[in-house]
Amino acid sequence: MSELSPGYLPTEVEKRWYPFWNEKGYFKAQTDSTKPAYSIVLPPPNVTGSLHLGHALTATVQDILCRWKRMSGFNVLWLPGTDHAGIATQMVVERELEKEGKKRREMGREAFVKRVWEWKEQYGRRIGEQHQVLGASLDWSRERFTLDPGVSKAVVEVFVRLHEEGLIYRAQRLINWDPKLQTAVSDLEVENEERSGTLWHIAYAVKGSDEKLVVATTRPETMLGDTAVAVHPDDPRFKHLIGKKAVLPLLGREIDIIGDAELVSMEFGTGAVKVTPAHDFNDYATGQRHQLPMISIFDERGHVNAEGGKYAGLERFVARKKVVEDLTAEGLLVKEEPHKLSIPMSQRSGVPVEPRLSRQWFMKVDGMAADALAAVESGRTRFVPESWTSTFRHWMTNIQPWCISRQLWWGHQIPAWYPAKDGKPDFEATPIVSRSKPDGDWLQDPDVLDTWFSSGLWAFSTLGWPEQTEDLKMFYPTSVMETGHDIIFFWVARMMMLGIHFMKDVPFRTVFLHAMVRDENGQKMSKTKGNVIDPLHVVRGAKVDELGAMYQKKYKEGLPAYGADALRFTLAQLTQQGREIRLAFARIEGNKNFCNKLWQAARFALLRMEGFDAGTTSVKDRPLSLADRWILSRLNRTVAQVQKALTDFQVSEAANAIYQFLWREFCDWYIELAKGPIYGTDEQAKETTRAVLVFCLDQVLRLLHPFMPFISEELWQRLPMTRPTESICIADYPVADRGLDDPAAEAEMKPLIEVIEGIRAIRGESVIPTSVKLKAEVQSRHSQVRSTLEKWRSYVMPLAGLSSLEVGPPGKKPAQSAADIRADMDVYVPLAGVVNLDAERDRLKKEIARVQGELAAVTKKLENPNFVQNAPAEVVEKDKARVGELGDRQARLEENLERLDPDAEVRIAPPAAGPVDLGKELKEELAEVPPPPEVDTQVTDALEKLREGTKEGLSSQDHRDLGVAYMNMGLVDDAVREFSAAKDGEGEDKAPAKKKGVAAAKAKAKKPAAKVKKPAAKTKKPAAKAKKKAAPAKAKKPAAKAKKKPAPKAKKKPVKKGRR
RNA sequence: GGGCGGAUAGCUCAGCGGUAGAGCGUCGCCCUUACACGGCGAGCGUCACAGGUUCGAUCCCUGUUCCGCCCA
Repeated sequence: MSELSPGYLPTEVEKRWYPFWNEKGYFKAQTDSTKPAYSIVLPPPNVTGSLHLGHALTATVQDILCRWKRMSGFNVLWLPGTDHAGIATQMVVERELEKEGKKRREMGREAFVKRVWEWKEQYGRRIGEQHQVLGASLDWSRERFTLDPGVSKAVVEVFVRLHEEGLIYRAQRLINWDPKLQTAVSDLEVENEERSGTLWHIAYAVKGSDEKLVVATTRPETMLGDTAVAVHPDDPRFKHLIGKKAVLPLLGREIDIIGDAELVSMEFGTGAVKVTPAHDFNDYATGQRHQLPMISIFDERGHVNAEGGKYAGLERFVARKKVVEDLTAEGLLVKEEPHKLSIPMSQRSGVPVEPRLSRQWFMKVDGMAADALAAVESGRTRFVPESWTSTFRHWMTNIQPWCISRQLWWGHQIPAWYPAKDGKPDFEATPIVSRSKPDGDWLQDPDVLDTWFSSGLWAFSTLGWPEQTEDLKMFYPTSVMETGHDIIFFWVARMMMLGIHFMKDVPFRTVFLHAMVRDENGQKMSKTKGNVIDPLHVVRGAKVDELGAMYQKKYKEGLPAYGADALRFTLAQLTQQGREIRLAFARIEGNKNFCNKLWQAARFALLRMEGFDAGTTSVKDRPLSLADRWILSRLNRTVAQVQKALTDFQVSEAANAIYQFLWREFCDWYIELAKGPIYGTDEQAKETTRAVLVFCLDQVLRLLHPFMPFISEELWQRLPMTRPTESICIADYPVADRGLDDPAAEAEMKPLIEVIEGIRAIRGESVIPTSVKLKAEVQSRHSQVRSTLEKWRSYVMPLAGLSSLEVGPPGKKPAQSAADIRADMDVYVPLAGVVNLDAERDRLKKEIARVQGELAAVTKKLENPNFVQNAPAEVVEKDKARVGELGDRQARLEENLERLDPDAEVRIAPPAAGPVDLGKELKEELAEVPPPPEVDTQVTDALEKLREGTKEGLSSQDHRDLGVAYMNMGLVDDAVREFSAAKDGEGEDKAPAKKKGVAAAKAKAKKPAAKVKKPAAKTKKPAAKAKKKAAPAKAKKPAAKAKKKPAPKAKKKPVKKGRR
């Protein structure tokens, strides 16, 4: 296999693996397996659509579960399929036909359906290809389509049986009618939209009286179909009118005045309500209560029919205008006021739904709903997150008969036959419901079933039902239903009902509902908003003009190829968010970077594996170093975490655990520590380190595989080890191994990490470049800590950037040093001149404040007798120990702060020169004020000393000061040499007394700086900028001067490295 | 009107009885031989508000406000 490319290239990596996996048949479920079964059916996307990010999320989450289970020894079936999506598909094809100037009705049913099939063949494959790009490990050999013969057979079977059981029936009811698509739709396909409208007050004459009854309505045109006026039976204003007749304006028809407490609210409007039973659901119920006539006034297109008298033929909204005009003309319009109302809109066509009396097929679902609910209540099916249970319960207890017939051509035609009359079906006759056409002259119901009818059978129809297939036996009930919460009623509830009814068992053990994917502003993704994201664009990149309109401005360069792995990982991480997932490209980019990090880590390891093969020797049998034991323990912890998270459907937590381990522990610490042995000469240590690197990578790649299938396979294939399987897909998923848990190693690593972090913090605060090696001294009263540090100084020195490390018990504090005070140790960095003492003081003060705050809180708690009495003993003990620890720490911090008192410190503080040692305020001041002339004193002092030194030999302190001077000239190598020379010659007293003169000068330089602080702060930005330019110029001058003499001398002295 | 979510760092979100975390962004330094798609460091929060329970509340309870969704 070729070498890893220097950078991670998702497109290169991803293109190779899917075909390999697929050809090997890894995703194919077995029917003769003894492994436990695990099955998921993919929610079938619309066959003529294309995947959006919601689908990508579904595919990702399910793939994670399936790959995880497959690697964990399950016989996994993840079954793909597509849905015929009746209305949606029919609309799309009709629109296409329109472009050719053709109309569905003119073509005829047969030709049209043929055309839709052609369309399906043309576009149906797209869904599958997209899933493959995402890496979905679906069993393509079992792919289904809702109009397949097998699935269709199940549909007919269910319809016939439910009809036999009296649960499916045909009836004339008020239903939701879409006048644009001219079909019935179900309650669920209607969305109520809040709109501003008008409330019209219309006067109805009371027959045989001068009285007028004023009704209020938002739909005046429906008065044409009024068959009553209702008032509240207790309303003193109107109750005397009950039983009388009203005269319908415009049409002159006489209608009843009725009393109805349910329909009428005395407070609303005028207190009188017109009743139009054929065009309003509340009025329909009222009509039934009072046996009112029901007059339909609209045809299937929503135009007024003959019942509307002179308004016949007008479209409903045109009719409204005309009615209002006429009422106005007749003086019957009493009032017109703005009114907020909710309008039922057809989800599909977007036009207001018209309630319409119509003969349709219905399914009685209350019994099935009760069973489904019972299954959830008893825990046979469980919702994740659990909160959906109550939503489900609410729906199931308020469920209405389901209108299942649609006046469409694309779908499962209803298996009901009517007697033919003159070659036409007689719809008035009672139909025969049958699995096949009855003998004789019968014509099939032209209507088709709601698409969700066939989807509702998906969990078992796809497994071969009504045949008792092996698949059905093995994989029903399915393990998990994973889908968006928006279709909990449409789909999940119906599958539950039908599954239980026909299979006598729930269709799935767990319903895992995910949030809706929104754009980065929380907006719903829609074509009209132009914020739809095509997953393929994310994976493969896109040119700017391919993007949705909303993104074109922001992403002028288009999108880079982020890769499927990065997209999947991002989606996995976002699953934890409430009911909405905001997907920002920045997040995906971050995960692409994570892929690169993994890539680089693998590259580091693999480039240093020449001639190495991990073979089958267990890492546990190798002579492990502390770092080895530590990373293996951390890895093992991560494995346990991931396993637990996945078991609990905490997909995002699992992803984050891997992320943290790989980046923050493996890369940040282990690889850095591994460099010692890897670049060293100890062959056994090298061998062990290589083995541990390979082991960790092997395990982490396996952990990661369900989330990032491509990159994990690519890298896994290259590991120098004996692979148990030919693909990571079927390798064992890691399980926690107690033998790798190593609390001792973790405890031992702790002080090492603390020391390194402490020194790094000092370095960062004082802005000392990494190239400058520091000396450090650690004092600890714990011999354990001391011996650990001594033993593993090879870890600390390179990672902290040290030239030397001294470890000892608490004792004399090194002079002129920065300190990092920890619970178990004090870390000193005694490099006067390098460390910025101003910053150091700030740091200590901040830390003291923090410690004091915590100490105060804990002390207060302990002073409370109730706490000591009532809180668990261990909590109290912990706090008591904490007080001691914090007090001690505070004292040590304060001590250090004192030692850094400005007056003491100025004795050794370098002059205000050079970029590395300026106090903040001083920097700001210098940006505005020209550098003081005495900047060179240090250099001249140092040179002076050098001259003396050539006669008498340099003292340790001299070397040190010289080092400081070099440092400030930017001559790092020279400085390092001097510091180590100082170190070598240590032991003599370095009382700073003789330097009093310099100190006095320095004190002057410092003081004014403090005064300027305030004004400088105001102009912080410009000052900071100016500093960058000014500082090097200042630093260069003395450096250039100084170089003449000391530089040649430096060459003569051999450069001494640190002790090791 | 009923129900369900949510309100935690500049942003997006974890945490859910012992005074808070991540990613991204910000700031400073650094091209240290896996990685600038990077390293090191820093800063950042009256955990919406008001009560209550508790020794102790970001976490539990009640109410309020605001935001979102679902059902009428």
